Amino acid sequence: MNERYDPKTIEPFWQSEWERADLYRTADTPGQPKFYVLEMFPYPSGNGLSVGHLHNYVPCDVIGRYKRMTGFNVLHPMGWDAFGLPAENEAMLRGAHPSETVPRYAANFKRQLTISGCAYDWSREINSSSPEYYRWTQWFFLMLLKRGLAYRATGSQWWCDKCRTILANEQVINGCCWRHPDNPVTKKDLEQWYIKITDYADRLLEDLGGIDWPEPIKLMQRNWIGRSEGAELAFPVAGNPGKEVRFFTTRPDTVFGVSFMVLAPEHPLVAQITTDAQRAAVEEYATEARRQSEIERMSTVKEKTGVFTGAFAHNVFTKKDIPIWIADYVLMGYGTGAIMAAPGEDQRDFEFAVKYGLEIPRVTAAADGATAPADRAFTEHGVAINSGFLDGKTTADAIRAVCDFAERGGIGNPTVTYRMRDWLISRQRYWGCPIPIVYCKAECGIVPVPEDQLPVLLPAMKDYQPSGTGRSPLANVPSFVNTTCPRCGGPAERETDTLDGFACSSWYFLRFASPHEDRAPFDRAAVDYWLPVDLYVGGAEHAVMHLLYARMWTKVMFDAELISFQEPFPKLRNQGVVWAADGQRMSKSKGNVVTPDAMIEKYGADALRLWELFMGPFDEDTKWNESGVAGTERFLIRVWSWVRRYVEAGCPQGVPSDETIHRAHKTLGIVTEHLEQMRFNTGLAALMEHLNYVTKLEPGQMNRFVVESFVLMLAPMTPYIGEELWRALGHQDSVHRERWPLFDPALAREETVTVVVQINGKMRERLQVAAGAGEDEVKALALQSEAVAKHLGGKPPRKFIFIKDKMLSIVA
RNA sequence: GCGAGAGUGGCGGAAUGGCAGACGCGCAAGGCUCAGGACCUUGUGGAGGCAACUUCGUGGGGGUUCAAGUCCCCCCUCUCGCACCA
Repeated sequence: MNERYDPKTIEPFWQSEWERADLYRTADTPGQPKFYVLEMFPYPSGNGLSVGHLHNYVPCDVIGRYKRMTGFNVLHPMGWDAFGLPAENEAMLRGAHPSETVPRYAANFKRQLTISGCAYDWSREINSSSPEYYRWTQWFFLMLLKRGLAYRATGSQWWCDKCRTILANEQVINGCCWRHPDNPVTKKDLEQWYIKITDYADRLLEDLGGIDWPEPIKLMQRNWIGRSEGAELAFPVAGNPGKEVRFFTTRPDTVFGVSFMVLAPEHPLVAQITTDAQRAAVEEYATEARRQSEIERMSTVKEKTGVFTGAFAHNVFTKKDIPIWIADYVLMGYGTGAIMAAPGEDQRDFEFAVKYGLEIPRVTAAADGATAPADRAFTEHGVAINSGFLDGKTTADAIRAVCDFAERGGIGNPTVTYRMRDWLISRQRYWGCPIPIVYCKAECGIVPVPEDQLPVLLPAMKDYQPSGTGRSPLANVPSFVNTTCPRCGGPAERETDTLDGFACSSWYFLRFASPHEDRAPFDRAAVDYWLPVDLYVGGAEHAVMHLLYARMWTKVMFDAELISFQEPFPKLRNQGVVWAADGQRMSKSKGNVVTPDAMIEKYGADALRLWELFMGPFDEDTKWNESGVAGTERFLIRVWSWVRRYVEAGCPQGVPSDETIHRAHKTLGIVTEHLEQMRFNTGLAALMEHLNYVTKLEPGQMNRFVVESFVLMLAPMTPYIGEELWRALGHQDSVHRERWPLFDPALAREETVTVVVQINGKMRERLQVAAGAGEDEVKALALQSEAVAKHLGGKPPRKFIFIKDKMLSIVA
């Protein structure tokens, strides 16, 4: 055994040993308990991995290795989210082609993960841009289509003029593109493919209750889905028979207070009802509203604007004709794109009414009789007033009464509305999974490509830049576009849009169970064995994108009886963000990126791994500090010389003191518990504390258990030095195939404890007593203490509070 | 604006309502060295004291309790999410 700890020699050595032994290959072994740990698969970037990325991969690797040592068959795979905007945008930026950059960047990621000591089963590596993979993404799209969950529609949708494609609602963040956070999106009309995720809204909402996810993520999904109960009602347009304004409201009880109506500027009814006198003003307003980006529209939130259409609706409850306005605070995409305005009970309607001098009836009073303030709407529930047959009813009762009345009179019915929209899945981009659809020029219309003709291959294309016209670059490849109709054999054209990259990531976690299956997306038995994912780890930024889509696809697969579970990720954790030392996000342009390569070169992978674990709680943000790596390296140097002393002494089976055995077991208990809870920083602190103790011992005061349990505990965190020390201790087999040390709770138990004596709430004395000592015994000891006597100052104790093994509190 | 999370030494961070600051970084002193970003020992929240010790101290202000970083109320700051959702 070398005198010096030298990661530069042991790390490459063990890396090649592991590869030679194929140590990390995972086999399906039915009957053995399994553990599937998965990180959200990354898109391979040319910037490579930073030490920030490892803050996710290293802890998951530790968990995988630890679980393996505790008897689980562990699946810990890695793959590449290679199709889609991030990969393609980066290739464009570098003037390269994604088909060339993706494999190159992926190989670099793989290299970095490998030297970092991560134990992936690379025989299961997948790449979502490979035909063997995207063939099945296409297969899933056809399944959705078959089940009525994919449809084509024209609509006004978010457009990023830098990505030159339409985006889904989930991919618009603060009014900007998710890939270009400074670029406001605008609206564009295109015919697009949608996935009916709204059909699954209720199940996506309900099943959140049964999964172990961070609460903020669940909340974001709940808010995103945005379930609202209410009623859809209709008022006829006055003097325009057959026309009506349909609207959604959560407060049907306020119908008697409806003094005007508002349509979204894009509402189709606007053109039909606007009077000639108002037409010019209405069209000008609608044009302006369309022109504005989401950001501009948001910046005018304070001031509501609108224009009168000149038309009136008939409020069937008050029997009054009320004016119909248009305003951009009413959104075409929500409900029916029209509202009844009850300014007395809705603050937005109130502000609008004040601005334009519209009537503000008051139809709800506070339940306790208090008068509502006159300068704003009364938005709370209460009791109906000035409301005909509703007078005196509570809000809840009045809602029911109006719904009943509406249903009987054919005016409308109770309904539920969601904020979530269907998932727009078409992208006018090259680097994505081709949509397996053909448009027949004769009579067949939209025709799915038959399954046995999959995959529809993405054609090689040198000049793949998006055009910005709203058509995919694939439209410029005649050999791709022109085809024959699979149904009638006549001339046909292929769909030229590609699928959103999030389609690929909506099922990849299943592919890892049987990555080479070529007759189906996955082997049923393998999926039944491995899935669902036992621990899923990734950033919080995917809360309402990937995590929502993947849950929906899983439920569809369940409904199609392809799988037997409804939630893909029963346990999810979000790793914290590692900020650069300057407090900013690590980025190449800021020049503050720290790479694992540099840290490994300087301190070794094991020291880097330890610092990733030790720098703070796994799920909290922290700042990078390189001197911490020097600290964990120092720790490993101390471990090295401690074990070396024992080995040089011939690994004696010495006679450890009771204290030493007790501490070894206590540490084992803490480390085990903290690894289970993913509290790596505190688990490691316990190990450091233990090292501070054992380094003071002579070899003869130790035995194999004391030394080997330490090495075994360390091994999942620092696989290289773990392996080297294990070998030095005389073992031939890999430490990573060993069993976790056996914990004896009896030996971990404390025999003496410190009981603190407080007088009037202040700590005055510490007493060493046998664990479990009773109140009388401790009280007697305390009263003998000089310090206690001094602080009592002769006053008689009035009260004692005794907490066993902890404290005695005296009130004097 | 609404919702969620957070605020503890010079720094990262520990603390089932029960000794605040574990563990580590940094710093200081000493040792060992030809030398060292090596290693070993000791110290390290503020104020007071040679010292044992005393006292103050977990963003600010109140409260509950024998006991509050932890629970309750009000306020401030930061981060994230949603952003007129009828």
